[in-house]
Amino acid sequence: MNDQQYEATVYTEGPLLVIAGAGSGKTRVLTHRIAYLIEEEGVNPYNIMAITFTNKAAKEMRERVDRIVGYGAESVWVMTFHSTCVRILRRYIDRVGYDNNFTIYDTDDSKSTMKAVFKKLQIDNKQLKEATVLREISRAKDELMSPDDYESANAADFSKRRIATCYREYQDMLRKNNALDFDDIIRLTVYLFKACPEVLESYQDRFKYIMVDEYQDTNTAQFTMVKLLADKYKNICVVGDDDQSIYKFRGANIMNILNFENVYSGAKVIKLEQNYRSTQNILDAANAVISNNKGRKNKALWTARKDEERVHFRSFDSGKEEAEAICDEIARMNRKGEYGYKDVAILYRTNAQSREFEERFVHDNVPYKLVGGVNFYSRKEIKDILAYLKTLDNGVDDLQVKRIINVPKRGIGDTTINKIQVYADEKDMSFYNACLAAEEVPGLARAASKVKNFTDMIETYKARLAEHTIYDVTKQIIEDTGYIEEIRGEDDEIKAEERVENIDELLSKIKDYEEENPESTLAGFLEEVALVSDIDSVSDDESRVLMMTIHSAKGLEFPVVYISGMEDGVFPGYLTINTGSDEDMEEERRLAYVAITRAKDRLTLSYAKSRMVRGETQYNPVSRFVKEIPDELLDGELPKVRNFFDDYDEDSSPSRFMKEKPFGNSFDDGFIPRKVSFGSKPKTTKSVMTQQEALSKLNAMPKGMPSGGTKPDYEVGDRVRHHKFGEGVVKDITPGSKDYQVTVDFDEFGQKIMYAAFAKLQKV
DNA sequence: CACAGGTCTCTTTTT
DNA sequence: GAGACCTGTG
Repeated sequence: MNDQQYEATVYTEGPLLVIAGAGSGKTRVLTHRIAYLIEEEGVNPYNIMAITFTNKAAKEMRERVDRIVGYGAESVWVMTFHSTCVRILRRYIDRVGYDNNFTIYDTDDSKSTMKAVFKKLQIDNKQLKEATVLREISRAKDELMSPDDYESANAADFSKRRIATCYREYQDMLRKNNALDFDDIIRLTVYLFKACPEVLESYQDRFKYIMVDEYQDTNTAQFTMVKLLADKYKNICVVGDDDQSIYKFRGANIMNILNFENVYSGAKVIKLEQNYRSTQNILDAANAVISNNKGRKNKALWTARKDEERVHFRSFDSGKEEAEAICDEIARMNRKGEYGYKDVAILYRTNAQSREFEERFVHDNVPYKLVGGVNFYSRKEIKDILAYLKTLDNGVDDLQVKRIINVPKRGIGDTTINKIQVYADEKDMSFYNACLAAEEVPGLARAASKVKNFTDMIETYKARLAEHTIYDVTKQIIEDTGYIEEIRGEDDEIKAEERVENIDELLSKIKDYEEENPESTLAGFLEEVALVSDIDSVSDDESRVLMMTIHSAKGLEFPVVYISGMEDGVFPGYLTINTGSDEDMEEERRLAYVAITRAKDRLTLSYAKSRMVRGETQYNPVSRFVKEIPDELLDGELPKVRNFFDDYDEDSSPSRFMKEKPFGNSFDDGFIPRKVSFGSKPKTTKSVMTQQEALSKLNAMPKGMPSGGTKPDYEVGDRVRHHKFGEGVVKDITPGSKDYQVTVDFDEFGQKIMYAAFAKLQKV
């Protein structure tokens, strides 16, 4: 252990902030700290709590603590934020108006609920999107705002007032269904602590020593929860790295770590700056990229690992070739015995990028595992079966009942469901209870007996559950309902088999759960299932290449890392480039930093000139993050490309290319050309240019060209007018390779980045 | 009520 | 390109 690690381990009393750079051994510090508390300071393990974000991190820490602490390790709480809060709520949530056997909604369930809200409030989902409202509600919950808080904070904004109404209705429905969404889990814990001081105090007294991992990713609700818990003894140790904060979109507030010393006066700060993971070149590259961000905690990572190998940069003509080449190279390394499959990870910005890799790997028979994407538990067939189980467990959850009442098909259609719902609303009962009374529902006619058959079935299973295992009952449900036959009937064979396999996997997960937990209950199983993520199940002893998003890769390390799709428009994403703020771009850069620092020995950045995105071909320049890495750290050449603007001459008539506008994108409005679509649909104007020509025009700007162009006659802060976007304020002017890049915040269209020569902005 | 076929929207990132 | 959503027909 180095000096700083040791210091952080033994500094046990009072608030402590450990700024732990990537690969600096923070888990080591946390686990040893727990051991030190128990063994050297005689702290009761029962009084110690360690909170992480993912189950995987919790599991890893748990194992390491178990290994180094002789006695009592099992009574230390090592859990995720969510499971910690669920455990507390299971015990006390009845004090704030819910039932203790609440169910947990995933994003899918939330979306269905919101759909029902829209229907009830008669909101046209063309005007307002469910996803938008849910995102807004989620942010509000992260900030601990109730519907009332949200409404009064946005009283002046018409559309936000509508969102407030949705929020209120959504929350009502959740409560009626006795359900919590992910954000409620944290938010209601805080609420409970505030509403019931005696509950809070009992936990304060229990958790005298609190440790929080990945502190930079906490949102306001999580921050508050931890703060409340630690308020009595203030023995709180948080570990994090502001440069690795990548969850702002989920409400994470980087200020929680940047302001720690202000919130906890007298806090001790220790920095871990020695990196034990990567080679010097990889680290230098990471440092070079991240140094472009402002407002960081000062920190300089160093390593004792000297190495000659540079960071590799490779460019390809298409995403397909990129996948081929990387797959071939991995197979070659494996053949030569340089690196095995399990040493390699492929990282990308968005899940959609995994497809080409997956196809190639299947084709070449290279073993791989895809992490993330569609979560196992969100697959349709799994959700269906789980909906049966949830109905058995918590009969008041309308959503689950409606999901399965006609799956597999039993001839109960929308009309019937609506009639039952109307009846339920009138009598103020749950949907399932209305089903039980189907004979009384007016206008059902023949459908009533079908509904009766359904409820009889559910009641039978409920009864069976008392004497049989969950596994047996689930198996029974699958057989009785003919679910497998249904799948085989409606899908093509390959898809159907996949789904049948998924169901088998679910069954074996149930079996595992029952074997591991002697006290197993259906509720317990459902809870476990609700809080797992894909990354949790990744083990490192299988021989396969891992493919995942950079977000999923946080906290992991691999000898060999490929970061694919290093293109402006992919990474950083086009949304960030076009409409994002500076902070958004900084978050993307932190993401690049996280990605680079996953690599121990060998790092390859790859670029594809063209790429299929959402069914259309894009041509993007090399990612700015690649350009931020000094040449001497890189090998491989940046692609030989010409500047798009080279041929543009203001005097002569615009080139053929500009005039024809064959691709439906107008370049003359001043935007940085971002993508060109050669879509399959025939366009009215026939293209007079080959793809090759277009390519050479559209490629990225070469690195390090002298800046030129005439300086615009407006400055930052001036108001300007654009022929299309109207008026706005100039936010930023940066000299580019040939022209000035101007950022303007338009009154009506928001922030845009454009080239001065094209934008023809007029000072007003 | 079920199903086939067409249209529209979408993408960052996830506990 | 996929999945959700809509619409018309039997």
